[in-house]
Amino acid sequence: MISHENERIDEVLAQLAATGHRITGPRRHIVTALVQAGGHLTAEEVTNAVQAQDPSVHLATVYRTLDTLQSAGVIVHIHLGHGKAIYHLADNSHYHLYCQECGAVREIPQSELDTFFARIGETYDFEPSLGHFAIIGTCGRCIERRGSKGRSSGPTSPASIA
Amino acid sequence: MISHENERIDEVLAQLAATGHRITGPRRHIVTALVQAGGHLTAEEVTNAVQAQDPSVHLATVYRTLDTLQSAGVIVHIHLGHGKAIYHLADNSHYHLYCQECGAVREIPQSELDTFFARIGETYDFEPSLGHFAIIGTCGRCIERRGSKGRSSGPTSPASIA
DNA sequence: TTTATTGCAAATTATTTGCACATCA
DNA sequence: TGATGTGCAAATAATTTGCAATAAA
Repeated sequence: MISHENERIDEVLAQLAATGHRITGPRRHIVTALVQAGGHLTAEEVTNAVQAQDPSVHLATVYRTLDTLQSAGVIVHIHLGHGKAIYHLADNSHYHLYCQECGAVREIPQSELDTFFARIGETYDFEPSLGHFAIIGTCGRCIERRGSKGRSSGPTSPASIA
Repeated sequence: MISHENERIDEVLAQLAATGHRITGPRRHIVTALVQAGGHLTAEEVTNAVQAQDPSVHLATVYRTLDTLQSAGVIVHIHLGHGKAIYHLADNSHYHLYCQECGAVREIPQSELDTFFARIGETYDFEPSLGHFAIIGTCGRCIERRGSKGRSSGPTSPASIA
């Protein structure tokens, strides 16, 4: 456990309290898991991390807390393809490139897309919030692999995430 | 039933046959529904249209046929937000703007995004296929409405789709 | 005829909910 | 203490699958 992580955990819990919610054991563990992961976790992954500390915490509680943390504005969730959602802290805003073949997730800075979205917004009178959904596609590694061998179907084991 | 629709239906069925699949009653109805809709349908909407002609066709058959049509390359499905997927013919390629407040779906031409995606591809060695997912956001109408009244939560009845 | 396709029911996956009990402010 | 939060089991929602019966080629 690194000291600035502790600070971050306390900050998040403080924000929770500030929005009128209670600080409970399960919530403390969930926030800790999120901060320590320093990245994306599915609800199930959060639950696994939390249950390593306290096995009695239920998946349903994790979903409810994740929801609460979202309304408090401290976390955000995004969708990778057809499957599960992933959650991360709301700071460090970025978009996601999701490879549907190997499951790798790569972050790209918002600035990369902002000009583009601004244009969509003007042209179509629409305010995109793509941050909420990953950009689906195929990563370079898989395009190469596809070139040599046959086409694969679903995402296999995520190639070490770039 | 318009004559060029019949042609299109036959074309699609021919493509199905060409890819080694059988032409069956349910498949004929499903393709007809897709062509006549001339746009996006959920699996459930397809089923409703089909069952108006033949009530014995099962939702599971619709899903399976939709799958088959996809591997034959004649249709495509995309995801609007958290919920159901929608299906449309593979010609007429376009992206989708989905308003998460009112549920409206608007199409935008691929060209609008292609330069942008090309850049992502170069910069990150990634081949996006965003066509497969809608761009989520809020349409102008809902932004306005939000300005006056309070914020709404989920999509209500889709405002007449532009 | 014989393999692909269908209908139906039951299974899955990710997530949500009702409810009685526990717990934080 | 009294509202908020939790565990558990059961409910949803969208989609998929096993299997025996049917129907295309």
